[in-house]
Amino acid sequence: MTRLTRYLLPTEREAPADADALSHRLMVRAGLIRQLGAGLWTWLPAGLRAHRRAEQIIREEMDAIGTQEMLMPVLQPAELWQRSGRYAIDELFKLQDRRGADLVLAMTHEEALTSHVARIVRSYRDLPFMASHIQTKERDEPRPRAGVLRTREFIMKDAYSFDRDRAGLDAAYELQAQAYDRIFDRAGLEWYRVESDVGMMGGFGAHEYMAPCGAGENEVALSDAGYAANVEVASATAQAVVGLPEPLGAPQAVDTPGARTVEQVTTALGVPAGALIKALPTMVGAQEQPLLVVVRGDHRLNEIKLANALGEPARAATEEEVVERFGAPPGFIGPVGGKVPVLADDALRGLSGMVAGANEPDRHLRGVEPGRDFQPDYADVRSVEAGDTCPGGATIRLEPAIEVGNIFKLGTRFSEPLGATYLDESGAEQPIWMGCYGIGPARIVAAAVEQFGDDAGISWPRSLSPFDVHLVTLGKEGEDARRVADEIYEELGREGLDVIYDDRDASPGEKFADAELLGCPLRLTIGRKSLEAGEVEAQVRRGQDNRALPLEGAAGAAAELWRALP
RNA sequence: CGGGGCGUAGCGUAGUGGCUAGCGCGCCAGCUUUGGGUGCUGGAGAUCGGGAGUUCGACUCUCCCCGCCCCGACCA
Repeated sequence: MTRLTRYLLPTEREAPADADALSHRLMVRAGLIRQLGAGLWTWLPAGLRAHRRAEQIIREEMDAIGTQEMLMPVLQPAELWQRSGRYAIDELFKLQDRRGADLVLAMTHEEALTSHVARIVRSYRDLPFMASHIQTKERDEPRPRAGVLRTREFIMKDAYSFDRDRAGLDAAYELQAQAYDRIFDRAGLEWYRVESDVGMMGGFGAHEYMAPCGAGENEVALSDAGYAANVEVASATAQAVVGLPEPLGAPQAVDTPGARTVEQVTTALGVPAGALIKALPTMVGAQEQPLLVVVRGDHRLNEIKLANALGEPARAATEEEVVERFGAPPGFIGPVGGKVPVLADDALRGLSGMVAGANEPDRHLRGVEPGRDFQPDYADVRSVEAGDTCPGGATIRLEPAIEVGNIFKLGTRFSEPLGATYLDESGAEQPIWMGCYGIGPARIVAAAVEQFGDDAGISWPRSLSPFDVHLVTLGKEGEDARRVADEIYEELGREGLDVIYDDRDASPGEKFADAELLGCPLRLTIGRKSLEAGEVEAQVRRGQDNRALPLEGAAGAAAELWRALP
């Protein structure tokens, strides 16, 4: 019997002063987690139960698509990471054993599993397969934050697929994506699968699963038409510029003394920010080639999209570089008659009457027309904004979100350096094609707290709640309300429900407040008042909706009610 | 890594170069109350983050260190 009088559930009336994020505040207050250090969290019994439920959903859905669960060590030889080329990553914890051998604490398990697979798989007959584990990850995060949303140690389900070719990888990826969809549905979250940047890892495609919530550290672009993308890669049609000046036959120089910023120029010339061509002097790639990137004055450059468009990283030019390589002081650089090639954002196509830097101090040009006055390459390199439209015509909105999972087509990124190959039908050695698939159960739990929490506390989805039913008795030892509650506890168990039983000798208000804080989907109350009426009071946490159940058969009725909850 | 902030009892906080560091919640005991954090009385609980220094005297001032939080950068 899980009695609150014997259960380690240290609820707090007030959140720690330094807690900011809703999930951080509520999870600490509800007695689910306690902090041990920066980014280091202990899961107390009730918190662990929620975590385990998230894990179990993941485990079942992985199993359903034939992903085989195993377990690999966190402590690993450095040599594997040196071979894969990831040893230099700052986030990787590095240490030595007593003999001075270099070891690492794994941040994921590509190296470990791929090195096993390299020794196990010989033939195309051994492929394909998928394997996963649920194991601790260690990352030396520069800035842990928001309770368990970003920590230095956390548990992750990481799965890996091994196929003989690109087509096999694509199929495995699709299978995993479907399993992921089911996992987040079952977890009861609002979630989106968004295209994501493949980042420095290269790869052949990637998606992130994003759960919108206030404490999210990513931003997703969403539309009612179903568009969903990380702002890092999102693409949309810009809103038209209101108040664009009339076109001119040719650019006209105007004096703009000291007007270096968009704001100063718009004020000086009385035009909207969208009428400006904002010049962003850029140095591209290892060769540091100068490139003038231009975007609309009211738009922001997206550095990730720029790097993707260029095929290599780029950075902003320093002031000295601007003067030396671009030929004018910062603030007066423009695409017309400049010294360097121009890359224009797609949103500048077809605009006229624009204002741009004149490439000489204290002067701008009016009536500039891309395509007529300068000949840029075009690319989509700006960040989308709320109010833009996506291809379906629906309006984009931006929401903060937490990444709860990601899936990634690795290709041969790890199989080649670690020698994971197979022999094909013709006896030729081929690299294995891999995919990796990660989910953080702690983030699922925290995202649920974020999405459904209210002033009173947590409001769990049925599938994640530490307990199914919070049973409150208002009777003391020896009273009827206590005896009946004891019986109903047993009956609820026979209905297959997990029950937390508040048998404390506390006031009703205190018990109700704690129940709402802990947030189990259904609360049952048994007190003298309800007993005299022949009833048990049921309260649905989501919406705090009260109703009375007949005492006779109350457990069965409660179970039925519970099964209908979200 | 850059910027900002904070460390006083389990949680939230007040405090002043000077006498036993105060309050609320929580905790313990007794009584009281019993359908929304009940009331009363009594009590326990603090190396004031650590070290060094200034001073007759430091929780308070100075320096160093440690820890934690937030913003940004970063982030498979």
